[in-house]
Amino acid sequence: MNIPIAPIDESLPRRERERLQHRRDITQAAIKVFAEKGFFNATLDDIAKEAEFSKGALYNYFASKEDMLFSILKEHVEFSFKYGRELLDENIPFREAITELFVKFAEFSYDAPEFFDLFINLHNSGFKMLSDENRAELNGYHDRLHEMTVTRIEKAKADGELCDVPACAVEGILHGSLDNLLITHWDMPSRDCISSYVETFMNIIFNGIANREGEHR
Amino acid sequence: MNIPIAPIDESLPRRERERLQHRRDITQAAIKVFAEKGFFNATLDDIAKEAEFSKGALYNYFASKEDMLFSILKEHVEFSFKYGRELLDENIPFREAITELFVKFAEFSYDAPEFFDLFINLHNSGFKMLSDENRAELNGYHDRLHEMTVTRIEKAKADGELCDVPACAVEGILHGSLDNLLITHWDMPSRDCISSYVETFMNIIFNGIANREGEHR
Amino acid sequence: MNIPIAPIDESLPRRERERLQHRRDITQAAIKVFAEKGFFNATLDDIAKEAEFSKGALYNYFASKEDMLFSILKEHVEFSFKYGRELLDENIPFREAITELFVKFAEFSYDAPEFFDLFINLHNSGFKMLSDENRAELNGYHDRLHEMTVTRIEKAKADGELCDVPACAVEGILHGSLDNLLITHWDMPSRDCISSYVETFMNIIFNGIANREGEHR
Amino acid sequence: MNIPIAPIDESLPRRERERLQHRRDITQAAIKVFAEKGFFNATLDDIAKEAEFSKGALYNYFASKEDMLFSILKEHVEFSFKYGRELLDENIPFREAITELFVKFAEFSYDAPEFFDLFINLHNSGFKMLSDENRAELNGYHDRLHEMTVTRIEKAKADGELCDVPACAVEGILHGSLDNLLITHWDMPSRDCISSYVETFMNIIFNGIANREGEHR
DNA sequence: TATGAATGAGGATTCATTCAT
DNA sequence: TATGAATGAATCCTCATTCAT
Repeated sequence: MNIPIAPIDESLPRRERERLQHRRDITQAAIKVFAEKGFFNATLDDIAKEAEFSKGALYNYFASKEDMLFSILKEHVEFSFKYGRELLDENIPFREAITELFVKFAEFSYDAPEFFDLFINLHNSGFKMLSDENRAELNGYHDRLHEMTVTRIEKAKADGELCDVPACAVEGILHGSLDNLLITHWDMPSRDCISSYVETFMNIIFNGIANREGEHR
Repeated sequence: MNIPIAPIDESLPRRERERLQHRRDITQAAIKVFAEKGFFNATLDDIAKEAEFSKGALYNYFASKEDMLFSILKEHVEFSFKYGRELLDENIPFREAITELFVKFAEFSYDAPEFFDLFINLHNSGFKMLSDENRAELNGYHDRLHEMTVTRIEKAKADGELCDVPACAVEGILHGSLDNLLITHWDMPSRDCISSYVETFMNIIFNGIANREGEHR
Repeated sequence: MNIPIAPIDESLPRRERERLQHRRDITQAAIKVFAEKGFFNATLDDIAKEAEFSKGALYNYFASKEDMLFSILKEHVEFSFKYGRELLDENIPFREAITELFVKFAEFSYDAPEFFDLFINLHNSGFKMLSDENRAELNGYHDRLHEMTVTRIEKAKADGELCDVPACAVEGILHGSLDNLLITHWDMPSRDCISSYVETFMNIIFNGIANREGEHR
Repeated sequence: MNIPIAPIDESLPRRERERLQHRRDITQAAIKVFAEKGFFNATLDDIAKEAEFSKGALYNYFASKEDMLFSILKEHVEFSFKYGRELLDENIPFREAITELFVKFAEFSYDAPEFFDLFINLHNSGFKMLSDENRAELNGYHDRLHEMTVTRIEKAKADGELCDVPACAVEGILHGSLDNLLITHWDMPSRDCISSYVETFMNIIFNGIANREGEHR
């Protein structure tokens, strides 16, 4: 799962708990199938098979194929947005904030690579399979996060933490690099490398990659 | 068009020339429709309408819907690959090479933003709509370019142009940032800004974004 | 309810009485929903909701959706048939008999307009949603009533009550007019008008609508 | 066909003529199947089979199953409305007008009994299978015809052609009887009887069915 | 008996592809 | 080669019915 899974509340009545569990099972299956085949190539038969439910049962949990995808995306986007906002709001240096953000998301994506492939791909494609309303909702979160990030970068410049660089370019580099990291994991040999790879990335971004010691031949 | 269009050879017989022109018209229409609606949402009816041909006529130029997309993608990929290889092979500093590459692609994408949206999206999604064979062919180009880039980075390190940074991380940053640039254009006010924005980017990457002058408060 | 409801026998054991009451509740809900949406558009979910039972519970009282409709129709048809036969058999003038019949059914339909809409519609459509067996049963009642009516008209002619008119045409006029009355209520302002409207109708049928007094200009 | 079929204009281009003919063929098939099975029980497979086209081909002529039915109904309603209005507007006695109307529609329905069964049934059922918009359109025609008829009856009363009877009751009797005639044909032995049956009907309506000669025993 | 989730057959609709003209 | 109608496989979705609890 993309997001750390909260255990199902044991105090709920059995029916309720089962229902939640089944919904999760279907969600898992849908993520897997969507990631493997893409939204359009994935059929409800595929998902039903993967989830080990009948096709009709899916409709007890989701209103439509689109709703299934939207529910998955929304849960992730909401979580990411909230997480991102909290990090950016905290009173810590910008570098620390984005370091933690990179590490955390890299870990998530390491654990659920299919999901992130799916998500970034869908995001790039402009969520063309969603209804106008649903698309707008997801894009709304994203746009706000973009703005918040740019604002935070400006603040870091004002604080003297960053030199005078265009905020939107910095945002683009960070955003693009993060997407790339989440998709490719930069050929990391193991999950344990995440911190050090992110640290390397931060060094590059903050110190540059030019060789300052000797002269370029 | 994404790629500078070669004029149609005037020395060809009329029939031949017309055929080529029609094929181009259809290609243009297909790019437009695919970009607007996405591959799966686009119908051949849409494309035929846009191209001002009948649906059946499309099959005189392309074997299938997939083939239409593949032709478009392949032309672009071949061009990009060749262009990228030549740049990387030239005996110029790494920074110069990728600067030119960024500028050139940024210009292309500025002129044909829909196409790049489409292309990057399809690439991220793993070309799931293509046949295994076609997908492999496109990915082959991409993989070779990736390798060549990593090799070039290693060379730049050996040359003393770059400090000791992991090549694949550098490649990821460059690749991710380029994708982001091609999609968002970093809110550039005009096409003329491309060079200066790319220069800014290079400064960041090569010198870092840390404020070295004063102290961070 | 379309038909005057017999109170549930209080001497039955509680279980039995409850069961009967539940069945009635469901019947009422089904009539309402079928009338509103039509048989095919009505879902068992709709009916269950209206009846405030679970969907599964309906199957403790009816074998199927069709059975639900059939039970409703049959009860009505049996009652109507019996009522009609008694009226026609009684040794009273034809006019009196059909006057009472019109009044009674007009009153029923005034009290349960939805039901009569439903019933007449289903009848016209030939009960296409019923099984062959069930359809035959309902149509059997109807056909017998038709025959009895024609026979009664012949008798009225023989008795000198009616002039020499084709019985089946008379039956058609009466039948068609009754259906129309039951559906439209002829824009009656209130239920109290039923008797006088029916009397008017009888005057028309028995005396014609031609102006005999003066001359038609 | 319900309505006298206009021959297809021979001066049209072949493609055009074929298209019109095919549309008619499909319409005929649809009427037949809808009449036999009812709208909901009829499947597009049935219609396609009856029309000897593939299922998909139907969609080249009609936007949906509903549209197919609506087109059929609308053509009929428009024709009937126009026809009815012209008759009612003509400066002829009321009796003559409705006599012709009864004869004409009886002839139509004799030639296309299935269609009239279907139509009257659907009308009674309130066109519940149509969209709100389509339903409103059809009901609009019907309501206007109703009003026009009532107005014409009032005029006939004012003219001294009719005695003082409530117009809406007269309308109800005529309407109901016509519906009944169109469905049952009053057991007529042959099409040739239509005129005389209708004449009988008019005698009944205009002169009543009471035996005025002798006394009722 | 009541519940409500699970089932799966059935049907409308879409659309890439074919084909007669 | 251009046209546009015909094809039919593919797929989403509905909903009556069943069933475990």
